Amino acid sequence: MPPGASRPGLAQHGVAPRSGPDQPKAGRRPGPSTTAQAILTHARDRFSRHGYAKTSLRSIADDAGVDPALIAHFFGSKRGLFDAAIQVPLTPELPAMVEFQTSAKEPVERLATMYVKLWETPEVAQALAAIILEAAHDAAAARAMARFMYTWVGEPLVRELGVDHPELRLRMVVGFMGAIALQRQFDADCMLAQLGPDQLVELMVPTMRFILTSPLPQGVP
Amino acid sequence: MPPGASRPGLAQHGVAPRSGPDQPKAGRRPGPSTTAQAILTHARDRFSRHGYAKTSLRSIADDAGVDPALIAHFFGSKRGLFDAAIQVPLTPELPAMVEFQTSAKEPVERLATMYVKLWETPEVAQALAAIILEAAHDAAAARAMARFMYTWVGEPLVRELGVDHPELRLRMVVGFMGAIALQRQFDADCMLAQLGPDQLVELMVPTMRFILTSPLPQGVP
DNA sequence: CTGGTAATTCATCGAGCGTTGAGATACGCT
DNA sequence: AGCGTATCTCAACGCTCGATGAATTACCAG
Repeated sequence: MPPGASRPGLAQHGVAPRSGPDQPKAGRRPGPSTTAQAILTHARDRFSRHGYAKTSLRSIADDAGVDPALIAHFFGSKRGLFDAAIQVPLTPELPAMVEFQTSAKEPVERLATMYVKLWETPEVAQALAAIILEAAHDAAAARAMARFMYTWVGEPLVRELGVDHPELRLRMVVGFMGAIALQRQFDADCMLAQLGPDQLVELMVPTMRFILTSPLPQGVP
Repeated sequence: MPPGASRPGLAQHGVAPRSGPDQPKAGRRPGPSTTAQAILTHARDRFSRHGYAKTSLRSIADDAGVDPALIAHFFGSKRGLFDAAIQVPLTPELPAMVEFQTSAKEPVERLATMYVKLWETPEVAQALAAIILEAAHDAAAARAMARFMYTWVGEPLVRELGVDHPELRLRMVVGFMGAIALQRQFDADCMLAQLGPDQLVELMVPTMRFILTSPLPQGVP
């Protein structure tokens, strides 16, 4: 990207006009510092679109309009920045979790609603996408994510539904949900991405219910 | 992985004992050369497990027991090697495609059988995994893969089934199938991976049929 | 036997990476 | 006003990567 050109569709965090004839000087900038937040925002954007390995700290720093050394100063290392960038979901996750526990809806619809709502928040969606992208080529991360899904989502749901073959059903339904979310995230032009949240829930619930409750063939152990 | 342990399921291509006290000399080795094949094999392994960016040509060359410069000599560049490594599927794909066209089975079961059979061949599975991994962070590749799926798999199937909302249904069913295959590929210990091909087909078919044929909610356009 | 071609290693280049330390500037407390 | 601290730029290090070109050895057709 040519210097000075601004990539479209991205928050203008911290890339303050830097106007006037004065070229960038060293030292602290005037006014309150939003730099750490700006770095986090652009890091999430890069990590979620290109993955960890293909994203350079220099590109993030360029996006945020700061020096690469600031990343080390705020987050210690590239890994530290990644960890901070994907730590976001846990905060907005809580309201959805609360609703998941207290809502009066039928269990499967509750799960679908919570899930779609999670992906509705852009930062959370980017963080989840980055996590999945990384889990895709790191076996340990993948196993950890699977265990998380099983413990936090599957265990209560399956227990409430009381079905057989919980792990098999859970892996199928989680795969189905993840595939839909990823297609919406990475192919914004596809038909799935043009559905609203409510339509999406309506579309997903029947299949999820089928996967979770329909009788399995005899062959499976 | 502990050193000295041999990773399972990998051909011992080209990493010939290189026995004797003679250290590696320059110049052509005696006997017929299997080096290009060895490089391809180990490239598929690395690319499918760690993705394109995280895989270095030096690591592939080490696995194959050759000098990194040989990769440039045989395949031109890293991209050339990747392209060659994922070009494999098209050859073994043909028998499955033929069976797909001529088998007397019901359409959905035919699709599932063909798909599972594709992933049964290790090289094809690695190539497909590498493609999907790369498509995950390259929007152009993802779009191309989606179009491929739609043209080669979805179009005939949907036409034969004659259902409404073909793109929506196709994206859901392809996502479902992909999610199952990827979980089998990347988490060999999970329950899905311990199912045999026939059991897997039996498990997948009902959900696939449900996705492809069950009536959709009114809301969707 | 001989000459050309293919296969292989080696040494090395330039670029980009993450990271570091030093110095400059602004902020906030007393 | 002044001092400590937080923020920020700059220059540069060491490393790894993909790629290149020359030198060396084996194969093969005549």
